[in-house]
Amino acid sequence: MISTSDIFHNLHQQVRFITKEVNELLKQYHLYSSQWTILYCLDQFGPMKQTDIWKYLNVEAPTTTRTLVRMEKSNWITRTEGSDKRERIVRLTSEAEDLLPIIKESIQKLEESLLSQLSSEEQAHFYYLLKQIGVKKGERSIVY
Amino acid sequence: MISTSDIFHNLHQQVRFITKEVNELLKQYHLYSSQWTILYCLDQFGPMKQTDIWKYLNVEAPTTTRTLVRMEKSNWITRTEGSDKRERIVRLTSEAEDLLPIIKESIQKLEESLLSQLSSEEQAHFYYLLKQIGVKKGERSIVY
DNA sequence: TCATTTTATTTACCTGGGTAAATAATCACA
DNA sequence: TGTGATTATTTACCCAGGTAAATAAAATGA
Repeated sequence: MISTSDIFHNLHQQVRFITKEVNELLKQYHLYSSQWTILYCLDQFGPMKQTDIWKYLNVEAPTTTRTLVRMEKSNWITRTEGSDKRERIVRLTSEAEDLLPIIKESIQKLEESLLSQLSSEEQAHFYYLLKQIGVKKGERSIVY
Repeated sequence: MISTSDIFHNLHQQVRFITKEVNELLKQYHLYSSQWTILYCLDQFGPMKQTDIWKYLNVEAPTTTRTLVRMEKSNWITRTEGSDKRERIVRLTSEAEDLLPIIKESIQKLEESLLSQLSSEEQAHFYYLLKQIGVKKGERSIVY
């Protein structure tokens, strides 16, 4: 019988461990994990409004502002005014677009190596169980 | 087929969500999640050296120093010099000891509610799969 | 003994999560 | 049209993770 606090403690630990590994890998590109998350997002969806980004990533607006300011300084992205003058539209720089495939591949390899002990079925099951956490009694979470 | 980045993205999200919930609950005690982790630790093991704490929690020493300083200010713990004058021994205050059982119970209830969609077997399996992450090929992780 | 190395803790500074409140632009509608 | 509400972003300030380097005490060993 496993105690609930053991589960949450280990969940926390593993996430810290993973973040550390990702940051270690990204160091050579002078990037950090949450910056990478945003780059990945922009690669997937193309130019986005700041609001689109933080809503998609499920973080707060100020957190995203701060990270984007840093990324603009280090020339990963640009932020231009939208037709609605309140909005900022975020775009990858050409330098970012050039490096993206390389970084994407090395992150992919790292992630695969972190999951190498789990079969596809186990990964799917893990994903399913993970998604159930926080779902209230009576509700149902459907994983697509 | 689930992409590895989906798994890690959701892992990250869930941990943020859980931490937010715990912080929300702890707000009434003017406590924060990682302070609670330390209290829980001291409750389990009794007085500990700072080094024991950060090694057990698997975080860095400066992180622990900072949190302990805050907890000392808010009267959750004391730090006294050990016989080895480099060491600091951390103890719960009597106020902390009084409140601990109450807080422990409400955290326990929160954790159970977060896991309410998972049976004991699923929880155990989740724990097992979680532990496999980061384990290198060829190595083996044994869960006790 | 005393110089060197190791160990425990701290300081300074970085990223990245959060909240509350301030701007600034747009929208809604009387 | 113009006022009030809403929306997008920012600013200021928490907590919590990290690294690098400083300090101070203890351990080691020639």
